[in-house]
Amino acid sequence: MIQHAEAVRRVPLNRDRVLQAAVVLADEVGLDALSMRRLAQELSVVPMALYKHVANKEELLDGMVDTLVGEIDPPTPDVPWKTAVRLRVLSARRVLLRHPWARPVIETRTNTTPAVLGYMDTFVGMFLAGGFSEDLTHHVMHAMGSRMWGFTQEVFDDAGRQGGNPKPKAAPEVQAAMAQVMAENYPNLFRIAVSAAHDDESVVGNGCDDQFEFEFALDLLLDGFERLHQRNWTSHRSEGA
Amino acid sequence: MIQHAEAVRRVPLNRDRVLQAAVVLADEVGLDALSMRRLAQELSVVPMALYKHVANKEELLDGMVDTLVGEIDPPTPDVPWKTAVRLRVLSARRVLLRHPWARPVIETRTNTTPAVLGYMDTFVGMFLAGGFSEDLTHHVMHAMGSRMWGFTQEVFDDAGRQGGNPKPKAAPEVQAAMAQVMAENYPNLFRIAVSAAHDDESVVGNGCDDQFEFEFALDLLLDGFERLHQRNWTSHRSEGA
DNA sequence: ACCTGAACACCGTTCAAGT
DNA sequence: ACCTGAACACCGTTCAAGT
Repeated sequence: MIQHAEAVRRVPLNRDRVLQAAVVLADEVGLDALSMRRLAQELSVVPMALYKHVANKEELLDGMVDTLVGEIDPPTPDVPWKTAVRLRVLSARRVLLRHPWARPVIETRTNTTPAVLGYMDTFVGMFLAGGFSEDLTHHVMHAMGSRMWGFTQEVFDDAGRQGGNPKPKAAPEVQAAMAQVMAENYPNLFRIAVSAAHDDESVVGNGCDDQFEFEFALDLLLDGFERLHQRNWTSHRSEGA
Repeated sequence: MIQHAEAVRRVPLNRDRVLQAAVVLADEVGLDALSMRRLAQELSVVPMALYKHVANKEELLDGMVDTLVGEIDPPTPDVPWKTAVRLRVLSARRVLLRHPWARPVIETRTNTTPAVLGYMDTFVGMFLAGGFSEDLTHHVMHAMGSRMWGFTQEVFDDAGRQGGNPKPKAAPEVQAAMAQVMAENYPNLFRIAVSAAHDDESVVGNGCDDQFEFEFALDLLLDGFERLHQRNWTSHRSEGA
């Protein structure tokens, strides 16, 4: 009897099962609640058992990012570089929006795994295939930054929040008071808030369309890259200083 | 005697002293080592004493960011918007480079303090003073993102590392082996690495000039903003969808 | 080979008590 | 009013032991 029960639950807990469980758990309970202890519990195992498959928590997080990379579409063949880059970035973005824990985890990675290097490599490949010089491609990749992953460090929005609780909206009279305070103390912010909200409900809450803003900046950069490419831009690192 | 000794050490520990000490401690020992307990110890006080001046650790971090904001230069008067924005961003960047803990802390802030709102407000003001529409200014601020703070989420570099340990560079034969592996597995990354390193020592280590890359992307965006402004660009939020 | 138990050295924070 | 002591409910990780 005991033998049988053990056989049932002892699906032998390989690295993949650990990573898979970690992703599911993080999706469900959020990053803060993802501890080695809690993950072990979810797998009906003592915390220490995890350390046979993952060196430490950092490596667990590295592995979780690797599974994300696998969800991003490969480059679309036979389209211009700009389309290819755009499609791939937006694919990455969809993946990221499905896994809210991913942004902070990617931001804090300090090791670059082979899977991540592979992703970067195909990303670089899209520019090179489009005829970009190595030099321009290099700087372009830097300018892409985390946009390569489908996100940017947003300064206004609350997308970074933990639990998915949307902004609790205040009572109308409180909103009016807030608008008053804002107009007095932050006149410039007030101007753009009013302007942005003119077909929106609330003046003070952020009625921003994150997807629009993301694509706005992305396209601004892509257009800039295109212009530099057409001009055969080069950094002058080998000349001056 | 006891009375006197108490009087000496009991500089009464107000909010400012707590924040100041926190900044100094974070500068010295890094963000990970900044705990409420350690901070209390530094102030010769029991951990709980801090909670009379700061609601919790989040509020401590908020306060630390506020002190940073105070170190950023105000907008330079009587210069074109582009110059003003550029100078201010680079001032913010210098502040950030002095306080390596600031980037991750800013990234995780979820409350916007009055000091931060004030900073944003004067930032917005530079565009409005330059004749930008509220609409364009709004999207431009989003596109700036964390560049407003003088940083971007860098994907290549190791600036995000904790203690300031610079990359340990490998022995020449190891480097050669790494280059071999890289050329085989990541041919595109290899191409730009070789290109970037042609007057640099190492092919595999990143010989990237962070400041150059930061300004490259910043200027690309500023040029893009300028072009949109000259064209009287508008988002078409009120028309279509 | 793979998993476990007990322990170590930490966290942030609460609560009731001291002066 | 301001600070303290002791405790609670957690962490990640090590080490020696079990099967």
